[in-house]
Amino acid sequence: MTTLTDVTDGATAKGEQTRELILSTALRLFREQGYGKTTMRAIATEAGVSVGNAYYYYSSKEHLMQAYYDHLQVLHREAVQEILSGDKSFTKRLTGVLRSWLDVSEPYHEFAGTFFKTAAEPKSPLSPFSEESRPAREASIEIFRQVVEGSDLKLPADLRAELPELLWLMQMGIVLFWVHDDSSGLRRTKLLITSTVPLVDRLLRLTRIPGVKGVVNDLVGVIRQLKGV
Amino acid sequence: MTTLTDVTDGATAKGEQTRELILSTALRLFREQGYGKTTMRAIATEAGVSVGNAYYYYSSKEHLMQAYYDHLQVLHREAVQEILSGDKSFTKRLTGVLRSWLDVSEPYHEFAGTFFKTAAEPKSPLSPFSEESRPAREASIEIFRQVVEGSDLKLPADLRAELPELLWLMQMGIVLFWVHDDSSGLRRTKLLITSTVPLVDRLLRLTRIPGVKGVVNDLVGVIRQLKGV
DNA sequence: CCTGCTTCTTGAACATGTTCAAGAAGCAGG
DNA sequence: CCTGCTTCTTGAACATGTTCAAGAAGCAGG
Repeated sequence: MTTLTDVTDGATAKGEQTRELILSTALRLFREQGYGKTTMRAIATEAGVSVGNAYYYYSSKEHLMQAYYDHLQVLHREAVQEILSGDKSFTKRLTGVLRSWLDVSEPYHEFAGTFFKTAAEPKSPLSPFSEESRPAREASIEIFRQVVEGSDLKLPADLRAELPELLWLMQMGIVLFWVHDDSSGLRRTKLLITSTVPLVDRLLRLTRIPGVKGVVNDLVGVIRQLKGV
Repeated sequence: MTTLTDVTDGATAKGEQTRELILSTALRLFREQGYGKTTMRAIATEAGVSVGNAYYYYSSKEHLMQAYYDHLQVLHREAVQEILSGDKSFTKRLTGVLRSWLDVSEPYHEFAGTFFKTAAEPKSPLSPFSEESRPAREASIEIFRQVVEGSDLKLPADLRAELPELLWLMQMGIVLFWVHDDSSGLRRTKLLITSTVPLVDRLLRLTRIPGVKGVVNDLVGVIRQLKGV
């Protein structure tokens, strides 16, 4: 897959065009009729190529979804720039980033369930924890790093260093909630964000209290240990 | 499915026998070769029935997994009785319950990934949050209620009321970690449990500190609100 | 033991993701 | 413009979950 993305060697301009065509057709059909109801045959027919050809570029139906996920990442990163260069308030920055993820992903809400499904399998390259999705994951964590760094938040250095990753985990939790949320206008997920973010902010500021500090230090220790082992 | 479980009307003794035969054969094959590599044809052949017959009792391959999940729940509940009637220490009770879940599930570790996969899809009846798995979920939460109630933990009443559900969520998190854990002897998951439980205990005891109390109250409020909306 | 109704069982047929051998198209070196 | 190599494309064939019409087996009421 990676070599095919290198435009320099191998891939023809024509080839790249076919690849794009297949992907955009697939994404459109996913959006229109959902992942489950979109067959590989339908994608191929609609794109005017053969099934085998689709498999030449994307080694499975899931990989077409992987591509969608990457697509979303890019959109999110763009959508978030304005917020990150604006306010200094930690809660506003975090809320903004989480909300804009929601906005970007909204058109895909229904079929995101299926994405999550395949993503949850550990061996799957689509898993958010897998080696293959490392780039996307790190790009995501990078956003949260910016959230923290550009903010007015005062924190002990070691907690501050782990925080972006923890916020990314928090987002994973919100995504999980979102996937299951069928309230109108995603009311419940929005409520989750608006009520959780200030709490996180307050919890983080609690770390100044001596009694709390010890526990937080240990927590950071546990995280580091688990990452190391 | 529910009606078929009612032995009173409908189902024959013979029928029940076939049902059991299919399930036990399926579970054995899942364990021996994993979920993905076990075909419905193989299950049917091995059990000495036709494919169609397997579908008469279990409406999909996933439902065979659902049955496995129920099976695990029962085992866990049994395994946990001794611990719950013994020690009063909260950390010991919680550690014991989590560890015994690990023991019970160990033989299924490899194929549990696939279970998680199908379970993560929101519409799936296998989802831990679905209506269909409510009985299993509540049975699980009930275990954590016993963990809390029989323990020496002193907590504000409202937090204490929400705690079993929160501990269940914590277990879901551990399960997610476990599914991705390929360290030898599940070293990492065990480490996660032994290091997280005391932290949880300390965090909970922190709720006596005035500054912390307010945040916790709000947290409980958020949880209640989300459950209600 | 007949009759009619329910429960159970069968295996072929279907749907759909995936593979593969064959060849077409593109292109660089001569 | 040939030759040989790489890239691309095809569609039939395969694997496997699932459905379905047909009928067999069981059983209660007469």
